[in-house]
Amino acid sequence: MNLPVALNLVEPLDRQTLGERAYAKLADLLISGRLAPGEKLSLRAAADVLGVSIMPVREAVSRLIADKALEVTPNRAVRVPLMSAAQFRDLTKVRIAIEGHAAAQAAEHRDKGDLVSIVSAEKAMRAESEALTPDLPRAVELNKTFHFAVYEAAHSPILVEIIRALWLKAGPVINLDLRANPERLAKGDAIRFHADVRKAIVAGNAAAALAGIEADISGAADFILSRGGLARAFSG
Amino acid sequence: MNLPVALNLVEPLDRQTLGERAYAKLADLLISGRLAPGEKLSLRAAADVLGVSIMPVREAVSRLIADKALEVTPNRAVRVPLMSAAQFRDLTKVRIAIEGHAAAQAAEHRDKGDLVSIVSAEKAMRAESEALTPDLPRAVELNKTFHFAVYEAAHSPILVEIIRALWLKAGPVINLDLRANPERLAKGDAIRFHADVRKAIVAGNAAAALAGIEADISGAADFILSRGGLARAFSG
DNA sequence: TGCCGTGATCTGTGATCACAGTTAGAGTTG
DNA sequence: CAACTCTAACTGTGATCACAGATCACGGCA
Repeated sequence: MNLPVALNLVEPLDRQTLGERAYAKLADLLISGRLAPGEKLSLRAAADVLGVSIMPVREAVSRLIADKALEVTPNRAVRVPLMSAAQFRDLTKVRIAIEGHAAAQAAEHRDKGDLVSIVSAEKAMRAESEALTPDLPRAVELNKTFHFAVYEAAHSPILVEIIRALWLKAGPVINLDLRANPERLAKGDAIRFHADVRKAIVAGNAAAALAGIEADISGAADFILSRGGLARAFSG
Repeated sequence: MNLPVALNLVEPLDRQTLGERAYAKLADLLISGRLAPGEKLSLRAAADVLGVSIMPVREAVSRLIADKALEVTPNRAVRVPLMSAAQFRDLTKVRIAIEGHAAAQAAEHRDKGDLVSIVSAEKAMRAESEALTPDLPRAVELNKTFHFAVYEAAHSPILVEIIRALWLKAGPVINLDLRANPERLAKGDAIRFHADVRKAIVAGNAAAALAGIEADISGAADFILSRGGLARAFSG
């Protein structure tokens, strides 16, 4: 191996397959709630929009189906799963258990870099949601950024991956609702809980971090359930 | 809808796609440790063995890659991921947190049917591992049956699905090792912890159930780590 | 007017082909 | 005899074609 030293600097360019890019695109649509529960998704139509053949879309969709972020109906149609209130409650319970655990771990294992990204993410989201005319899609994105800044601080790649899969399921329900009803954002519950979580993690208080995440998740879930938006899930 | 009553008895025949069957087959190979870490897997070869074209295999493999139960190397080869000791420790910690939580939930929410399947699964595994010449593949299968009988008793489909994904990652490491070193099975640690878990769940004691699962998982993990079988993971 | 067959058009699934990149081994050269 | 080169056989990825089944609207029968 006799190479010019300059070549040691080049990093292998990331050859992302089209399938991966299609997956990232669709996953983003789901997590941010731009694909509503019950909405159908045609492979060929999606391939058309993305400007590729249906092969990469097939791979992406089959992965999302494996994650249960999409489902194929008995009639061979791919759609965003409809969620009953019971299923949503189960999902919420699991999210509280796992994301709460991750927040507690974060409080114990965070390093200086974690604190920087958590603090700045919390500040960015508060600024956006207290603005006169909040940009909802941006607020949704910043909410995600804050939460994952926390979870990353647990330093457990496997845990983060599991939570990402949970958000894939919860995103269509929660963020679609947030888009339709921005009043909860204005009410500022989430902002308050986020501040609690930030303080707890800075202080290294695992129990408080867990409690803050639990309050944030169950607050949003109660809001959704109280609106009864899931009832119509049965009709489809 | 005026149908002959006899037609009310027919249940919709389950049209499993070839891709699903291929996935189930490969997942079973992984979970039972018959595919060793580092082992390569050719799409065409697998398709040949399964007697189908590569398309169903592609779908199955892409799902397993999404689960991180398989990985594709930079050189475009699919293989069972090698796991460093640090990764294995992370996986073990997450398994203890989540499977322990599931066991605690099981102790609180189990119904009569759950108790029946848990007790019989525990009995079956004890019988097999105390036999004069234990059938290792069968013991591995019975171990899985017992654990999932417990987790199912939590009545949380989402939780069970997450644990299944964790087993997909842990299977190749743990069960491959068990096949190579049956002495741990003979030692009877697992059997003892299983009995603890069974008693705790029957008694509705969540804390004890959690402790039993934790002991079972960390016992097996310590055994693997002590053997240093993961060190060579770096060489590949 | 109400119902049922029917065909065009959509769906996902599977097979096959094409391609670029990698690997391994045979053959050659020093 | 060792090392290098080149080729042939592989790898996964993507596109295209073929097909069975589902949907829906149109038209004819009762």
